[in-house]
Amino acid sequence: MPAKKNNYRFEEILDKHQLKKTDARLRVLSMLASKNFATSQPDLEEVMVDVDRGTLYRILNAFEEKGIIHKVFDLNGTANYALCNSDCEENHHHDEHLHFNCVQCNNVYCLNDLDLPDLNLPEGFKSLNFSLSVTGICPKCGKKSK
Amino acid sequence: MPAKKNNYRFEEILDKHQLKKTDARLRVLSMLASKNFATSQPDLEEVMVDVDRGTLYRILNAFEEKGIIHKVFDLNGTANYALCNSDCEENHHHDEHLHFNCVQCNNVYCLNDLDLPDLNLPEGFKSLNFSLSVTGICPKCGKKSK
DNA sequence: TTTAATATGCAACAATGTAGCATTTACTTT
DNA sequence: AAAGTAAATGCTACATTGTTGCATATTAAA
Ligand SMILES: [Mn+2]
Ligand SMILES: [Mn+2]
Ligand SMILES: [Zn+2]
Ligand SMILES: [Zn+2]
Repeated sequence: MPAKKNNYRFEEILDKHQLKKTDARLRVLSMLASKNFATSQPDLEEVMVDVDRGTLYRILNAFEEKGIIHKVFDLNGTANYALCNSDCEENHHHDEHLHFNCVQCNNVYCLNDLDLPDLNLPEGFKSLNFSLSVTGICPKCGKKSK
Repeated sequence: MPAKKNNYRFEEILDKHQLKKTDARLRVLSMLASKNFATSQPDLEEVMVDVDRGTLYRILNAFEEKGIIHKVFDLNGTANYALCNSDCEENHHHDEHLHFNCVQCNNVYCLNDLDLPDLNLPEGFKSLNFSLSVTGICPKCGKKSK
């Protein structure tokens, strides 16, 4: 199953970063874009069975370096991937948003539009970046259990 | 090299949780207590070469379940372990403190005594727990690079 | 259509983590 | 102190995750 057409947006992204437009890459992009939560590495691998595992890792690593996607580890230490917002650059991410990890479905949601409070660290610690992850019950699972 | 004597404190911990006082367990406890930052699984494994890897994992998992230690994943997704504060219980941790992950030495510091700001999540998300991890330069590495 | 740079597939490997089962050890009971 | 029992360990085998070298195939430019 080749990547569906009508993916100008994803082709542009690849173009911009001087990555060749291959089927596997377009499929990764459209898969990540299709959900409002991050996609785990095992899920990606399951869907992309026809692509070599090593190649999939190379795609993910390349995308991450270019600032196209970011990786977040869930509760279990499993890697999850999500598209970055527009302001991420090569080797300089700006993904300082909250990650919500549902303990039931295990999904990781990127809550981009949330105001985050300032932190004051102890003397000597210099903050470069931070990641805030909250575990709990997501809206979908909250409804289900009623 | 057997665990050094004079470890009443660690023996008490094992007693309290009905875990037998074995050399390997006492060594894990004293190793974690000896540093002001978490210990990575690879580091533990390196020091405890004479103990079977499977056994080491069982020790760590048992300690975690009992609320003696907690696990935190660093930037690279590597597991790091640190002693819990006294108020953690079996299967009910209270480790809501900030983790500072130095990008240079890679150490993970548990900043227990830090006041953390409240979060207000979007509609529908119910928070059970959270973990805040900041990456940056730790005091030790900050001094070195001057 | 030829070419050159890149991406992929394949195979081999390292690291991390789990589980079954035989043996040993720590602690309790006599 | 000796015997008995539950728990812990060592060993082996295995699954999953991730990386790398190299030959082949593909993309995009000339
Ligand atoms: Mn995110
Ligand atoms: Mn901690
Ligand atoms: Zn959920
Ligand atoms: Zn440091």
